Amino acid sequence: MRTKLSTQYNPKEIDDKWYQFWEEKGFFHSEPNPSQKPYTIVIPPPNVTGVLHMGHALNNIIQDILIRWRRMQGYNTLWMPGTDHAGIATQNVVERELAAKHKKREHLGRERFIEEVWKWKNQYGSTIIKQLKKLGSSCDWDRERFTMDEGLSTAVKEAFVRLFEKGLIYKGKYMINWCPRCCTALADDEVEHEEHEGNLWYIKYPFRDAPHLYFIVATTRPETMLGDVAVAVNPKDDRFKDMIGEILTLPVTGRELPIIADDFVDPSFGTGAVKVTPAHDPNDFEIGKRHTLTPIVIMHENGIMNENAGDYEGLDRFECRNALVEELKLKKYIENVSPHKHSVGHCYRCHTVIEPYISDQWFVKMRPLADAAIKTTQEKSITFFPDRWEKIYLSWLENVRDWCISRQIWWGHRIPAWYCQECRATTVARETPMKCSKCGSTQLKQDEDVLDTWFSSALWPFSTMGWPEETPELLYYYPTSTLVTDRGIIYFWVARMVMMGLEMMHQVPFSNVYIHGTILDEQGRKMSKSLGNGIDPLVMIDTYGADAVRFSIIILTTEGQDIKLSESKFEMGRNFTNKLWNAARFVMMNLEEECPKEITIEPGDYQFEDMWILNRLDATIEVCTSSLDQFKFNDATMKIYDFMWHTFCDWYLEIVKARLYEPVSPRDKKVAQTVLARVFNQMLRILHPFIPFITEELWQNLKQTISENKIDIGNDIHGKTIIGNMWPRATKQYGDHIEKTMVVLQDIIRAIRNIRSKMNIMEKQKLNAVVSFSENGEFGLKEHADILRRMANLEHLEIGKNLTKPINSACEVIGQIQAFVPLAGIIDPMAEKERQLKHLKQLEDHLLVVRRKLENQNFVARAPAHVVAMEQNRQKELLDQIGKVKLILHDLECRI
RNA sequence: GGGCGAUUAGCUCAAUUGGCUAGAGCACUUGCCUUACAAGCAAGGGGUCAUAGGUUCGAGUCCUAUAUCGCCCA
Repeated sequence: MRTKLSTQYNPKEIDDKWYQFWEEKGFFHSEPNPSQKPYTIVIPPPNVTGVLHMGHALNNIIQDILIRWRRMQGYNTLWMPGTDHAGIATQNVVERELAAKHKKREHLGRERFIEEVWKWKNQYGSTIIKQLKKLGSSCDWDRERFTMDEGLSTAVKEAFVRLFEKGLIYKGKYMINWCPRCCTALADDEVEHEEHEGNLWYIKYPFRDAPHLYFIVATTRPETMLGDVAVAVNPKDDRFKDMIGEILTLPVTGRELPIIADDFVDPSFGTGAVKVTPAHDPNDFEIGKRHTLTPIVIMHENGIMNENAGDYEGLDRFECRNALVEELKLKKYIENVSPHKHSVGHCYRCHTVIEPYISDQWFVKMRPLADAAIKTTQEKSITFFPDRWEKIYLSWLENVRDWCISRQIWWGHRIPAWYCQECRATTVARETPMKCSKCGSTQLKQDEDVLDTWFSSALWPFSTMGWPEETPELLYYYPTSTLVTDRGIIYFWVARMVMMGLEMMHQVPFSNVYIHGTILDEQGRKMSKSLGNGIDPLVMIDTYGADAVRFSIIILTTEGQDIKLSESKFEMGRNFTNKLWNAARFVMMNLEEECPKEITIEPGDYQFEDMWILNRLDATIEVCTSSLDQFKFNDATMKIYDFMWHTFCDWYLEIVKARLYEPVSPRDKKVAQTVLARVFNQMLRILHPFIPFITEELWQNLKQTISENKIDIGNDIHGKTIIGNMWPRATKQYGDHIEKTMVVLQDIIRAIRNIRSKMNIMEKQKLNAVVSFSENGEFGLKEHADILRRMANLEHLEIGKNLTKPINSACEVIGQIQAFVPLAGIIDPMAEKERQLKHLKQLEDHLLVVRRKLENQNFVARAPAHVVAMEQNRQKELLDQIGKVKLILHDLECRI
């Protein structure tokens, strides 16, 4: 025996070799081809500063499975890769580097700073791309894009101008979410809310004209009182009706505040009276507008109190809170302090507490865009898997507010708007304008701000295909097929792609959205840097191999459920790939074994077990295909796992060894070899999307081995790579009776093995057995005596109808069949009695269940006829078996 | 406060849409280094399907409450 496969499976030796081969040969590359159906996925572009984490791994394994599978099904598949420029995150990274050199971006100036960011991007920006390759991702790398590259920047400008011209983009002063650390505006969904244990301060506001009397207002943010311009009560609140219009004095600063009435005020919160700070609270901003109050801004953009804060000028907002509360306490303005839980917004990039802030920003008018997205979803142009996410996505679209798209940072797409220094008019244009669109002045200054990164991500499904040019790619690949992502960015990204796709392309960007679960640690917590509970996929790949990582992750992926992951889970994948490797070694060794090369096999040469394994293979292909169709990844993997391990290895390989080692004829051996090759080949193919590296390695070996040994499996294996071989089709050509017979044989074998185990008989020791069947239990057993003999390790085997039990034999009742194992001198009567009693108990318990059903008149009358018949039949069988077991027990009693 | 999800073997999860005695993997017990594989082979043990009601001939599955945990939104 010789084989090229090493005795140990060593992924390190094979993974990189094959990835390089695939890339060099261009197997991942796709070109538009109208005669072929496309299947397209655009990658959720990872952040260019990112390093691969388990979430990326899961996300990309799923995409790769879909792409490889569809490619094998004959689709022209394109997996469009790339990264996004992650404005705030990348700028933060580069600023940190500058800070280490005691420099600030302001020292460099905008242009020099942007150059630094590009330098950083060119040096480190491909980290995650390299890592995706380690995972096996079959992206079309020739088409890799970056949201800041030239084409995508053109697309961003085009989209901005079109929306502006349609009146869907406007600029204005509104209350937005402001990050005082990043010094930029954020969109609503870029704010993360967290429950904080804060306080509710009850503060006395004296009446101007009767300072000994006061009003009490409750607030969670006392420092904002410095910007108070009124106190509001609910007009229907009888307690305060008469006081509306009175004037209060603001403690500390002495500003005069009118008491106003507004429906927004909740009479049950605090004292029923609220301070109104239009410049620092979104609700107060609205109240202020309704009552034409002038907002007073009390802090700078960086969260430091400004001149309107009086003595507190120069303090940080939280220092100011503490100091102000101290002063209020001292001057007895605090009536009460109670602990209060409330949710506080944080910047999703740096976790700084968000400040509601009035600011001049650019917005996208969302209502018309969102309505179009809602309509198309309701018309089923987009399907979510699992479908519950559709409701969540729809309700966001229904309630969405206008989208603040300008960011006060430097790294990003600069807003294509120019302000005339003379007439103040705004010119929005695709190309840098030479003169003002209104007065013709050449004194133009471009807006300093850049666009939200998600604005460019929203265009990703078509900007990557060359839009706004009508490229062949755009015409062929758009709309794409499936989007695979995490629930965390349904709003950020999925919804916005749909809106932009409809607006710019008049077609949805994808027809299916698969939302997978989130990877959690063993205790069910999110993996995070700060907790240090992450598992590094690259370390896992290094330890177990990429295929083992892929297989382990995907077998845990059930319909959008979260995945609790620990390192030990990867052993499952490692064991599986190792088992497959060893099965392959066995197959290759035996295909290389001497056999006349000129024998050609006819379908009629197939033996019982050959037809059985081919049937099982077909059933596996069928389930696997339909599971993938429904995105049921764990179903698909479990079925193949079971087939490879517990059907092919445990049974077929063991049975077929007889024909390989001691064939009755050269032809018979050749048949076995051919079937082995056929089944193994197809099994590798259905495994390939899940574990691409090892299947390619084994497939290449198989291909070479069968050609050298003239084993003919027709056109079922061809070409340079497994990637280009078709996904198998199930034909299930052999009848059910084969499978039924095999089940009976397996039961008999297991029964005899059980006797062996319970009687402490070594596996090596051959036994004799008598297998007796009654009326309907024949199953052609005699034809399969060889299988029984081999698999149960029997010397003599007698098979016949109603044979008598040999004396001193252990016995098993298997339906209509009894298996006797004569054990004169070995049998332990007590152990045998115990075995039989246990079996009897099982049978009687089952009979009880069946009887209970059949004695129920309603069941017999109302259940479908076939269900009733099934139970009746079962009752008969059980009674029969119980009778036989009792007889055996009686026999034993006589002897003991 | 509203919405969604989860609760099944010691652990992590399934269960083909209401129909055979609820299945895997890991862990556990017993015996095996059997010439593909000890990362393995063979044989086992282990479940009041969170709780309480209801619908049904029949419920892990459908309905209504409750509890606990998690996520999202306000």
